[in-house]
Amino acid sequence: MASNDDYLRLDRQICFSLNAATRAFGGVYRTLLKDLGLTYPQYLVMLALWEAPAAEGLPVKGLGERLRLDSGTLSPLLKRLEANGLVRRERSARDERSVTVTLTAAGAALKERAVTVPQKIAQATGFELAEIEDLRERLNRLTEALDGAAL
Amino acid sequence: MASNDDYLRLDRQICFSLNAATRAFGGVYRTLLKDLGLTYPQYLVMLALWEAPAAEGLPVKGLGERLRLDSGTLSPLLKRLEANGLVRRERSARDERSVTVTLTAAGAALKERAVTVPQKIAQATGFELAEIEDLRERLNRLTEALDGAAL
DNA sequence: CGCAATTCAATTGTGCACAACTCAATCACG
DNA sequence: CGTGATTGAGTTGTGCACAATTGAATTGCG
Repeated sequence: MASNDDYLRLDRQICFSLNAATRAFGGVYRTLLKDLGLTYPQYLVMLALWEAPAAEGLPVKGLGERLRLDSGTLSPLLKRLEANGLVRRERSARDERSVTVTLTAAGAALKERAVTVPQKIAQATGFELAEIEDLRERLNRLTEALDGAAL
Repeated sequence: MASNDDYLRLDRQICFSLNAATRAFGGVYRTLLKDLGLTYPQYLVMLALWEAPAAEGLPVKGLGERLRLDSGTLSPLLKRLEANGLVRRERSARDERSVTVTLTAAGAALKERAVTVPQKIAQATGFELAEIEDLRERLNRLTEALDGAAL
């Protein structure tokens, strides 16, 4: 039977494995995205914008919900993207509290150079697509459980 | 058949799910560890020290290898732990380049209050132990593949 | 032995995560 | 309509991740 000490053992910590995998991914993304001049969180923002109906853009709040990022992370990140000429930030006319983020031509064009990234990532994992899907499903379920956990 | 656009779709990104799960875990750990006055990376360091042969301590390098953390992360983290009275840092007599990290009495005592953390975490996931083990194995395999990926 | 290469910890600088807070715009309710 | 609550973005401060560099100690090789 497992003792308390066993539970504390480093190599049993699921979160440690999760962190390690996240950081390993980080390294691969860093390499792949260096050419595009993006960090991984910046890439996520670009993904969301590339998916959005062109020319309409997304409010900062919408980006935050989609990417699970708050304004403390997004505000400076978006400023850097703007400084690099990939997005524009404008106060919404309808609601002056809201800021709409829109792709510039350069930002939209970058998509062409990004389309190969996911395949390269999938390849680097050494996993079959179905296995990746399965893992993704488990992780999403895990996240949901953790978010809803009563502590 | 999946198109390039499909591959780019946010909800298909395994890494996004991984990040989300990592951050969800972070929130749960933050809550659980607040009482102990530890952050999650600090908790990992303490786990490693609690596991080590008592009174001997571990070199910074050993901690880094075990936890996948480099000196840029560990040095300030260990200073904070030392400032909080949980560890001591001493230059090794045998090799003056090396710094040995040892638990203080307070650091060793903290283990008693930490033993319940892993069970609470396991409970918060809503997963069976076997399922956690399975996920951990997959993640470790993933990390290994990513670390070894030729880009 | 003597010196170049390596090792180890620390530091610097950039970017992200998150909590706590500010401030203005908007909303809701009496 | 007015006022108190809420919302949205931004800022500040702390801590972590990582790249690049420094400097001292050690190792290895001729």
